[in-house]
Amino acid sequence: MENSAISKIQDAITRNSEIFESLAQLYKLFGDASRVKILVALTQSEMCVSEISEFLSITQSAVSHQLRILKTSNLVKTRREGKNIIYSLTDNHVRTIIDCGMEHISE
Amino acid sequence: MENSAISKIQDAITRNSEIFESLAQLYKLFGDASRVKILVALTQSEMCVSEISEFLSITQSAVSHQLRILKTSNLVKTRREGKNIIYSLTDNHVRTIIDCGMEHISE
DNA sequence: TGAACGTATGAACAAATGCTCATACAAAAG
DNA sequence: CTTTTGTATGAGCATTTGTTCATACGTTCA
Repeated sequence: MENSAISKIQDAITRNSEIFESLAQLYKLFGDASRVKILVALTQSEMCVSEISEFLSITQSAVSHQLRILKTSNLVKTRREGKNIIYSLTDNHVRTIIDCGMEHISE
Repeated sequence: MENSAISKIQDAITRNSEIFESLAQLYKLFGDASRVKILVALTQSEMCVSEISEFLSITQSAVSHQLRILKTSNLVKTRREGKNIIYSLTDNHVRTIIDCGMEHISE
């Protein structure tokens, strides 16, 4: 058997299984058009919910649901400003990840 | 109204809607633990189907189904070698994207 | 205090997803 | 040829996902 190289890879993946589950979980957040658009928008400027639902063709409710997912996953954070809740990115990772994907898209 | 900056962002996102749909579609591929593990494995070495199903705790059939998705999306390519079909990454983008996500995971 | 506005939340539902099972296909070995 | 081995494929199913609708919550303004 000369497949020892492969079985080492298999072992490494099995051992670090949880890491890859997290990785998949992270990418799943970027795996929806609405959420990607929200995140891209937030790379340009912080925004409140109603501003976001203006350019997505979904209801304010749907936007709120998505924002909650993004907030739970710590990709965005909020602050209140009067009646509005302002959403913004928690850090620059989002920007980096999006750029990374964009490079693949543009062949 | 001083929201002209925001409405420019909104416009840009609406105009490039299809791009972000593609982007989401790409990330969706990384949004499943089985597929991520497959892709990570393939960053280390090309492999045949049975080798992959060894370390994933899913059936050979499930692996084949996932590989077909990855192949249709041009993330992996195949070649035949006797009875085996050898899968490998089509290019280095996969590696880059995974690395990018890993950086986020490790805070 | 009460009405209005912006946002959040739960229920319900349709669509998408990932798996298994059974089976078909293709190359190799006998 | 027949059998075996490795892989692909379609059907069926349970789970997850993203949305809408109805409604509740919290802040502001009259």
